[in-house]
Amino acid sequence: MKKNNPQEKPQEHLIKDARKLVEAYPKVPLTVDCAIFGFEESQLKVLVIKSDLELYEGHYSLLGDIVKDNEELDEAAYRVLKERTGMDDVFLDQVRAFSHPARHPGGRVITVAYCSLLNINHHQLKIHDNDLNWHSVSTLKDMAFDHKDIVDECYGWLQKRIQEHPLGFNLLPEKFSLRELQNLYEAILGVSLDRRNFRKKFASMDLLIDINEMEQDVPHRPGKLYKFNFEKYETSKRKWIGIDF
Amino acid sequence: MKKNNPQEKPQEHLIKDARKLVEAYPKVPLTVDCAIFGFEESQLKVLVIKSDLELYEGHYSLLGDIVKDNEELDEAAYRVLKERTGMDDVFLDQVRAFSHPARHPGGRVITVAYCSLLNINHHQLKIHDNDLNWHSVSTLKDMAFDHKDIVDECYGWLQKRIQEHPLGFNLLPEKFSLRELQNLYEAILGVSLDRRNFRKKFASMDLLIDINEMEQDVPHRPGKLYKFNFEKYETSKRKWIGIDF
DNA sequence: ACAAAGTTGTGTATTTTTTACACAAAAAAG
DNA sequence: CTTTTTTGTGTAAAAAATACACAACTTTGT
Repeated sequence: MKKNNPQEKPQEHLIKDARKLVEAYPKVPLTVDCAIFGFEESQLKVLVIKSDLELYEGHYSLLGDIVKDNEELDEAAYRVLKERTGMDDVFLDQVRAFSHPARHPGGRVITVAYCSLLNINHHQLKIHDNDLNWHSVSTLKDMAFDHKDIVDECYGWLQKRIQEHPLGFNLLPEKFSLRELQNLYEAILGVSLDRRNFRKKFASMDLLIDINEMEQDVPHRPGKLYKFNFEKYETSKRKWIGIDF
Repeated sequence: MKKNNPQEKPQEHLIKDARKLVEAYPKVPLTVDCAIFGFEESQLKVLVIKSDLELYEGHYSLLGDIVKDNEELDEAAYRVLKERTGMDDVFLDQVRAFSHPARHPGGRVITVAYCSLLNINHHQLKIHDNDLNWHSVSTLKDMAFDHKDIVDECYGWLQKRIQEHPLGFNLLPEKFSLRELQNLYEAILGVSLDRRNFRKKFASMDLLIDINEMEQDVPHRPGKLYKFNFEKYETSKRKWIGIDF
């Protein structure tokens, strides 16, 4: 809250022309890459495409694109997502930037990684365009560029976030059974959880709405279906204070 | 692990010249900005400098710089830190990229925000260069560019991280008392904590080394001094699995 | 020497949360 | 009608979090 006062010596070398300043900055090519996760057959999958670089022939890469002039990073990631999946109402969050100078064989390219979560069955994607397909995360290898690193980072990000935020529901149908929910957590976290304690935990949160419907077409006793109560969650986000490491 | 087999139709339009591809990418100016936090007089502070843009005369900005050709983002942030504080052995972590097209008055500039934590007394910085100084985080306002947003984001990041990782020790002297540690947590989290439970918590973690020294020059009964046992922490990082939101 | 101020160091009882664990009933498939 | 698979449910024990009070120590000022 300092006011300029006459005793302060005026700052020298103040820059008047911001535009000229920025024009002198070095520039780099910038892209976004999306780790788009889906859940199918009790496995976490990620959407990949065959690389179109000869150098990486046969290797998969993530979906990505350059960032356009005057486009926000979030917009660019969203555009990629929409172009490839046709979906627009999808969870998307920035993870981090990757900047190794040799990460792209064509020269310096910085990329910002995004994590996206969607329900595989909600989209009819042009799956066969250019070998676009879902690949199990656990068996991925030999990706183009540093995309394996990016997937690893995004997967770690997801493992952590899913424990603290209700992200997982983005991977499931709107109506789901507790078994499906537990399978999701077990698959993503790579652990097995006690069924009764898992159910008790969600019951105690009181964020699942029992919609009085049952599973259909399952080869065993059907379970109840639930929806996640996003509204209640939004109005009662828990602010937890604790120290634990 | 697919092998090319003769039945697969050969992919068309494979790009041979990656360099040419990248040369055609649009380019943007890229910077890093560091939210460098310190702890002094039981307050969280952040290192700021008077903006050198006339448009922002009198406003503070974070320390930042352009990212050089072939420089990693981490390197660039580290370079900024070292140039301004003379320190090199400092906690630094990427937070996220900011890309609003109008965030810089000189045109489109993307910046990647970093959070750094250091002990204010460990450096003799050229504090008076260009009005470089420590500013209390809680009373910051009217910053240049979107730097207030960046500080807010980094502060939120810090609040969350400090509860799950032993970052706070970077802000304290190597030897510290439990009171100092508690003051730190209270200041950063903005809460008051029960003193006995706080001490019990750290005692149960068994990560503080009692070095059998006492505080000096405090105007009251001196407390014991501790060091944080980074080695033990590294070898026994807790892998917590739980669901809580 | 003494009093005042400020802080240290410590333990227990209560509540809450987490964990471990088993069985009867439902539906589908054959 | 038998087998298979899964659902739905409760309790006891252990662990963690919380609330809370007092005597002793050191410095400072008188």
